[in-house]
Amino acid sequence: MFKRLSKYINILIKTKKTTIKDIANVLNISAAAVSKALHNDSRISEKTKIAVREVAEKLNYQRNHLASALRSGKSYLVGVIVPRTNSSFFSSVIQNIEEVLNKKGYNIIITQSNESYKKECDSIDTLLFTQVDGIIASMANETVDLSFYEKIKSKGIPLILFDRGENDLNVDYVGIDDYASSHLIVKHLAEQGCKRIAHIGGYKRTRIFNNRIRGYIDALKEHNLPLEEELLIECNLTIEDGRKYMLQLINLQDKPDAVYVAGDYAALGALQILKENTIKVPNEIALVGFGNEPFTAMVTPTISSINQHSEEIGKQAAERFLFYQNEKNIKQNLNKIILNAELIIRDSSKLT
Amino acid sequence: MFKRLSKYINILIKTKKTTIKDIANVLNISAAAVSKALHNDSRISEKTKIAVREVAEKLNYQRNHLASALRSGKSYLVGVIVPRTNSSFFSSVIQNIEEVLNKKGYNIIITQSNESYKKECDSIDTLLFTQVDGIIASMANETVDLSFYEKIKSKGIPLILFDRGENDLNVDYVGIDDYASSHLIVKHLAEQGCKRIAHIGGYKRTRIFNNRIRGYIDALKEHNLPLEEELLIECNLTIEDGRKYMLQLINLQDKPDAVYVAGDYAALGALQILKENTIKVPNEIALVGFGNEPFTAMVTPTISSINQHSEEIGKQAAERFLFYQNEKNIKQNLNKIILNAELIIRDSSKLT
DNA sequence: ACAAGTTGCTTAAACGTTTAACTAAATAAT
DNA sequence: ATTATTTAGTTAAACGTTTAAGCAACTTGT
Repeated sequence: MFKRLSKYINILIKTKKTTIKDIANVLNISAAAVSKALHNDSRISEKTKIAVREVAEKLNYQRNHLASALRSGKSYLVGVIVPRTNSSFFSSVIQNIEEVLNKKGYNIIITQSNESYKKECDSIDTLLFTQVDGIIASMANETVDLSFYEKIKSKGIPLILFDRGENDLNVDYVGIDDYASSHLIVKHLAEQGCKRIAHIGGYKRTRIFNNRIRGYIDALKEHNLPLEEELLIECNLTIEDGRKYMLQLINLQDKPDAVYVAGDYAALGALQILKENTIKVPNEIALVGFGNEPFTAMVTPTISSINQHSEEIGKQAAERFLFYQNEKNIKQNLNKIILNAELIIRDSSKLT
Repeated sequence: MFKRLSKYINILIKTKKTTIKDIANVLNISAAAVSKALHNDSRISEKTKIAVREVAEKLNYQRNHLASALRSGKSYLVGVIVPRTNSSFFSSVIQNIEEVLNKKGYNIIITQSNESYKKECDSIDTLLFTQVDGIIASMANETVDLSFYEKIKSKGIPLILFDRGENDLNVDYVGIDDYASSHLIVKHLAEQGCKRIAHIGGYKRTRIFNNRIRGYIDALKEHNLPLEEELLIECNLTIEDGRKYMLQLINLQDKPDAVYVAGDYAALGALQILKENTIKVPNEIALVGFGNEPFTAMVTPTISSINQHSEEIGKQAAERFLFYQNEKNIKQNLNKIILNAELIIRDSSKLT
């Protein structure tokens, strides 16, 4: 065996990669036996398994992922679609998905939709083309037509949604309790003595923003606070939107004494306007954001915000995917995993 | 042909995916002919090509990426390794790499090293295991041992480095002119009348930080400003480092009147300390960061910073990779593409 | 002692595509 | 008219792995 091995090591220097055939040749057994040995098949003796592993190690064998994926119909690749990666929330979700999946031998392919429906469709196409074993996605704001997502389902691979999901797709979803988060915020502001709480929110057509608005409305009622139409605004939650609508709010005859903004970027824009107009935060107007972006702790004053538990969302989404890998036929249903969110209270809402 | 086609469409409903064999059967030609037709081979008649394309469309054919990759030895996947994705610089570089490569039929697999050498090695292993056609990477701060990167080269696939590179690897590199950037900053500060310019930089062992330090030193000379040892600091450039070393600087007997910080996060920490100590920025101490992270335009005062041209870096890195795809044998040399950086002047260094 | 079961492999086909080598027919060149 | 060239394909092997089916050679049970 040693002669054979050293002979192969010499050949190896010239040739590119070691295959199971090379190992089989060294040990004078069949390639099939090697494959089984490496998969710890019960029909291979312990002695052979040890020998195979040893030679594989010596020859620096690496399984050809393409060949095994082709044969077994599994690529061990998972597609991840996010609106963008340069947000700490998505970046952290991705990192945790990767961590869980890598442990099980899966790799992830990340694509960014940039909040564009068209780019999202392209992403889905390329992921399907790459034969991913499943897709974990957070939908673009723009997306209303679900046909491309239906395409994923029709391919028979699992689809897991997180943060931005849609009930109509009837698949797994992982996210935080947006409705309860609004309650947390309103309760906190009410406890600080605020009476006129405004809400700069997202559009109702997006499920999560609808829930935040419902939560806001119901929580006002619970605390016996009036719901004023002029204090409830829907927008895209960009920095510019935050500026625009905060300006609108401070120009009201009857100003709010607190503003709950459904996104941190818009909250930042709102804060800029407040500072530019030398309105004291939080004493004149208190401010709360959503998402716990790192900059909320960096600006002056620091902005209170909701921590969305990105780590847990990433982990749970990955676990849901893995669940289906053990199932024979993938029959997905609407299955929501709702995590409790946490309100991080900072200077912008700590009344003195 | 129509009978054959409709028959196949019926079968399609039951079966999973269309293959070139299915197309071949419909048209009564060989699978090889179909393959060639789809690759626009000159030995196939125009008539056949059109027919093949038509049937492929009808049967909703999608090429099996695994099979073609296995056979042709190309996976059309490119690995991208970054220290992290939640920085606007890396996120934008990635987006531009993706844009260029998608157009040529490549997909990218993104992995994050989290600035950890160990995670970086794992990333390299999984990418090689996935049989990527090449790797585009920005090295972790920690990385000193280059053996894992040598492993990429030894596999015969191209390695392109950006931002954080190493001359010793003798591969392509795309980045900005760090040396000149320091000149831009020092010149700007000198023009504002600053006389004692400090530098909170990265560690000299990392090439880019070494260049920034060299640029700082040489630019001081050019403007006839003294180089004081106590004003030149090396660190990891985290927010905490920024705080720590700015505190050290303002406690000097002879305080600086300007601080050039080689990273935006550290610059932010530095700004926090200045504000906490009610030191007027920029009039008492002017501040310049590096990287043009979005928050530099969000904080008060806004922080001057260097725009690293992430779009261009991403595009050029992708182009370098594509260059090698047309070459027979990949023989890489040290080939640096150095882009001009741009100084964005904001409030933190605009003296009045 | 002999059927039945177990162990430890081997053989061969399959996954879907690409490609080198070949061929038959049509066309052009001498 | 004969040979050379071009055209438009075909055939078959290959990429590296997995896996169903098969088959000796043992071990058990009765």
